[in-house]
Amino acid sequence: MNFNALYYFKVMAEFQHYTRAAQFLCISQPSLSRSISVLEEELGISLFQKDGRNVRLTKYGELLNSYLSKGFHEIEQGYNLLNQFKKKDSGIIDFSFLFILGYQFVPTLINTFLNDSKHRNITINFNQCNTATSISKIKDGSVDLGLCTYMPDEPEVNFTPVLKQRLVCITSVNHPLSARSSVTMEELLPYPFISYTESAGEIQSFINRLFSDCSTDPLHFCTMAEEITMAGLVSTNHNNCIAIVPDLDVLENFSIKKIPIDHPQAHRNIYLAASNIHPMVPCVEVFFDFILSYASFPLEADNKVPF
Amino acid sequence: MNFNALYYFKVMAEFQHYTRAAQFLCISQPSLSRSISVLEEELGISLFQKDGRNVRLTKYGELLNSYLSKGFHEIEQGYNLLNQFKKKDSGIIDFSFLFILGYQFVPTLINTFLNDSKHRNITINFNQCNTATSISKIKDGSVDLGLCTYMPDEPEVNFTPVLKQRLVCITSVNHPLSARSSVTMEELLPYPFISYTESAGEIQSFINRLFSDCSTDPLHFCTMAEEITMAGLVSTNHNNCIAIVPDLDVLENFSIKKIPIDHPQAHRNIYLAASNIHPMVPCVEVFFDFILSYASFPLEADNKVPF
DNA sequence: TAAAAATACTCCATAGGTATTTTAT
DNA sequence: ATAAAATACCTATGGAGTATTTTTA
Repeated sequence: MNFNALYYFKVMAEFQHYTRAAQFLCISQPSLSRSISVLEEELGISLFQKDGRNVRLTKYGELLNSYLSKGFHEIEQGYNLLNQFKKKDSGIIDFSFLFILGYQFVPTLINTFLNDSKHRNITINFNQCNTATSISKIKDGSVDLGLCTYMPDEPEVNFTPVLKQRLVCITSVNHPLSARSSVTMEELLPYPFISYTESAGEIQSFINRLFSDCSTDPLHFCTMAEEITMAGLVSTNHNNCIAIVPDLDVLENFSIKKIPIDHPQAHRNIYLAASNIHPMVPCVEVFFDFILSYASFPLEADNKVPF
Repeated sequence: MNFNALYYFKVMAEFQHYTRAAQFLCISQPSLSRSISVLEEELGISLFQKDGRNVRLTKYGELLNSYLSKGFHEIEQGYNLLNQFKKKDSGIIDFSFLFILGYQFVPTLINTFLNDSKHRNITINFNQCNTATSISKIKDGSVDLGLCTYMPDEPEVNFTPVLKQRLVCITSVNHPLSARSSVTMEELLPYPFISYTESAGEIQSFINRLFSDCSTDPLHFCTMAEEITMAGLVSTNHNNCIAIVPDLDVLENFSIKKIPIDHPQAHRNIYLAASNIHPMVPCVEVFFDFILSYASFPLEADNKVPF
């Protein structure tokens, strides 16, 4: 079964004219004529019959073409779709990012990107997940780019810093610490502490490290998956509970206080992660560059090596 | 765009294993490996990625395959359908026959043919029409075999006699002629005569020829397309009307008399018509032979040359 | 006589082969 | 040590070419 010959037949079935079909296929008329007659011999059935000095489909040709035209249409669609990835201005991007970036950073980023008419044929698939998941999807190729924190010992993944997040302590407006302009980690120890759940990723172990120089461990109170719920609970001032979270604009909507933390490591970097193994298709490269220029990360000199 | 390479990819996408896919395709592993990598270069995108010492689809490969598997399935269906025509025991037969044969001859013929388990994969399409239509469909290839009368000057059509039909005069049981054991054409002249409409084909001109030696023309009364309606009208004895029709078993169901006609040409032959140009596919040949053996036509010695 | 398809023939690009190397278990 | 894929290189087939003939309006 020669699929190229079947395709020639399909085109020939549309033209019902060897000379014009051959022109369309960029081959000579005798080549097409041969190709079809070889196919006819192979099938043991005649697909075209003479009609005057022209030619037209036999009923067997009609029958065959009813299948081939559908089949080849499907195949050509798939082929053209893949070809779209060659161009910078079309394709599909699989993009992952931390839950926390879904409040504001990513929506604004995407909106800016897609509003550019150059990018109107680019589709972005979203994947909100923690760093570990991002990294594993980047490694298996199912995600092209991810916004996440750093993970050591991942030689297959390339991390480029794009964003710096200050960590702040949040308290109720009625909390004993609410009037403070800053607090040390030691000062937080007396208050019940809301931690991140395991699914939130590595942020909790990062916060724990901030407590490592303190005299005791903080009072574990409960675990929560994300900042909005934490802020809700903190705002009730239940047990004078507190939490440490990245400094987000969305927190302004709650009746809570954000207190800066007096610790040199009370901030974390967000990285744009990509595979070192799978080469980027052009539209992913465009998006990669766009994110970098959009974020234009202000790195401190002493913070260039990821933590 | 090389469709054979795309087919190799589709098979490879199913196996996700070069050695086994190559085995299935009856080519060597390096040939398949090359073929895929040429396709990847052409698309500028990687379709498989290493997974241990094996290989698996990338998301781009998955995307492509989702189209190709559907497309090639369709194409293979069409190809296999056409291949069925190679075998004697499968295929599609386009069959035409005179309206009059639809009362009994054709239903019994078809029933006998299709009840044979050898023929259970053969499909027959039916086409009830007059001789002229049959012939033109046989010439353009849209009908394989037709049961019809003879048409002169049709070198592209081959006629084989299969059936002899006696023509009889039908009258009401109360008709003046009803007691007669036979009648001459001359004796029919006084009675209003029901003719066939033009769409019924050449039978009317055949009947007219039977009147050609008479002293006058018959009394034209009305025209009708087929025998059942004629028998219905005749049975009412309206105006003592009569008709000449082929001698059919189905006429027994009416309260009419069938009177033999005393004329040497008061019968006609039915032929099996086929194209001299378009070769028959095997299952049509089988059906052709079946019809001939089923009918086993008893030709009179003096009637071998078609009229 | 002109337009179309079919046939005859020639040729070379490439599909496919074998042998071997690389990679990973 | 073994299973799998990739690479290197060679060979032969068949796809595609040109020239020509046949068919038919």
